[in-house]
Amino acid sequence: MVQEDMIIDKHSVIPIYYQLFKYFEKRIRSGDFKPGDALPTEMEIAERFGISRMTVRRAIAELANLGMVYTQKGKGTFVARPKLDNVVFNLDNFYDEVRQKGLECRTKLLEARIIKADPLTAKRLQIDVNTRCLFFRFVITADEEPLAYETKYTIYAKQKPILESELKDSSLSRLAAVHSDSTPVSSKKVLMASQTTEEESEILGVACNTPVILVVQTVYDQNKKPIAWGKTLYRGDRYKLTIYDGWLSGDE
Amino acid sequence: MVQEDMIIDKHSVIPIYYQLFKYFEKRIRSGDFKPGDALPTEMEIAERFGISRMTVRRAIAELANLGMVYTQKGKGTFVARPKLDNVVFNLDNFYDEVRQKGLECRTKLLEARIIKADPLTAKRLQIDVNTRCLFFRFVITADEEPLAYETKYTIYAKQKPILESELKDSSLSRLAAVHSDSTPVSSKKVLMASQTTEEESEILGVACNTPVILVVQTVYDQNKKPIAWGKTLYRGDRYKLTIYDGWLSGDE
DNA sequence: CAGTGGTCTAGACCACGCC
DNA sequence: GCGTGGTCTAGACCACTGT
Repeated sequence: MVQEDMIIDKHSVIPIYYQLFKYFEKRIRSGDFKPGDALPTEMEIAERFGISRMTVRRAIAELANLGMVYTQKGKGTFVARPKLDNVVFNLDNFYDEVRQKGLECRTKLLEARIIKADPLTAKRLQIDVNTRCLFFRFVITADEEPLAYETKYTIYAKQKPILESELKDSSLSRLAAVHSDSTPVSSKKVLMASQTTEEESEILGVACNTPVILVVQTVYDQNKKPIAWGKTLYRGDRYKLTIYDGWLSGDE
Repeated sequence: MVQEDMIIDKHSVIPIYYQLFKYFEKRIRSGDFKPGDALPTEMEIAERFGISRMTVRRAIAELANLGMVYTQKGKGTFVARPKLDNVVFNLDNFYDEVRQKGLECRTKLLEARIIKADPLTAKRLQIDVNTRCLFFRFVITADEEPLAYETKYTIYAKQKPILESELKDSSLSRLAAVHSDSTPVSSKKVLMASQTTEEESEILGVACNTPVILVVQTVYDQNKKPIAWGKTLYRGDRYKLTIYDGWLSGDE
């Protein structure tokens, strides 16, 4: 147990709680502690390493955040079984993923103008038909090959001109922030499987009825009033959502 | 400012840090603090409410976890701008979503048997072709209507018989845990847009080439060795992934 | 009852940002 | 140098679990 004391360097620039967290993380990953096993009690750890119990608790909190352990009041701290089925898919890595493949990813504006709300947009944004809105169409390309097609609608409260400079890599929430009175605070996205229409096929350069991932996003202000909506079509043959889950190592 | 002291009930069963957290959450949501604004300093809050600085920090940590504030060493704590574009899609709510619509959701086993690894499975599980594996096919139905079709493969290390009882709502990681030597600790899922084959159309009761969401999952043990894989087809006309993002209220 | 984790305190020192 | 958040301590009391 004297060995164990050597694990922690109290005078390191690395926080003690972090060293302790990494120490237990390693021991759990290596199988020294198996799912269901109890960790030593907080007092035991604190005494063994000669540190404060609050510091131990901080380390355990980190482990619990990763889902590697769970605590039970009055009982102890136990190693969790990795849950691999609560899985989330990430969309924010779109550009990163594309770039990681060494491709040049560009957002090209096809169209930006003022329109009168069509029935669908009116319904989505809870406004009257024919209310003035802003309408945008983008194509996202990687090495000149179309990857995704986006159409976006925002309410047009500020009567502010559309600046070219604001259209580079413009996300829906940013468009909404610029042209509406209120601040976007929440958003809803719905992901569906779909197929291209004729028009979409042409823009994406694929055959008609090609499978696509369709994402419809609505952006809301603090009063839950919709202030923008848009849809994005991702070419099913070129784009996938990948996601890793479980006890992932943070250091590799 | 005497009013503010009344916000915190030190003798409540509700922890002080939690009361304080909710207090600031409310004030940020209501717009008393706007994105970019600085919160009072930790010492200021502690003195104002007559509580310890550590307790204040705990409350701020909760806010930071929600992404509502961020801290800067040496500067202060600031209200964040909601990021609505880093969006994740959730698959674990599948059953819940279906049930919330008042439908009865069932997993029906179509087939469970020992097979010899085909080339694809051999590659996916990094084993030799013809190695003995377990093969499962499920259909998930809501009110008797097929919603999803699953095929799953796991390595067959334990030579353990397949128990009917283990096949109720059996996730891939659980199947892997039961029939392999090692514990599943991580998993990879890939989501794609696809179309049904003839066989799949029949099982799902849809026309050929219907759009579907295709999810391929691989389960790994602690040595990153794959121990199971499977694919799930979700009917595109019946299933969507919905996800909310931003500053979500926890209490409504 | 003793032991556990959950909360809280009133200090302390540090590294950092700014003036 | 001063104020900030980040870390850490050595206590304390509580609610809960098991016996």
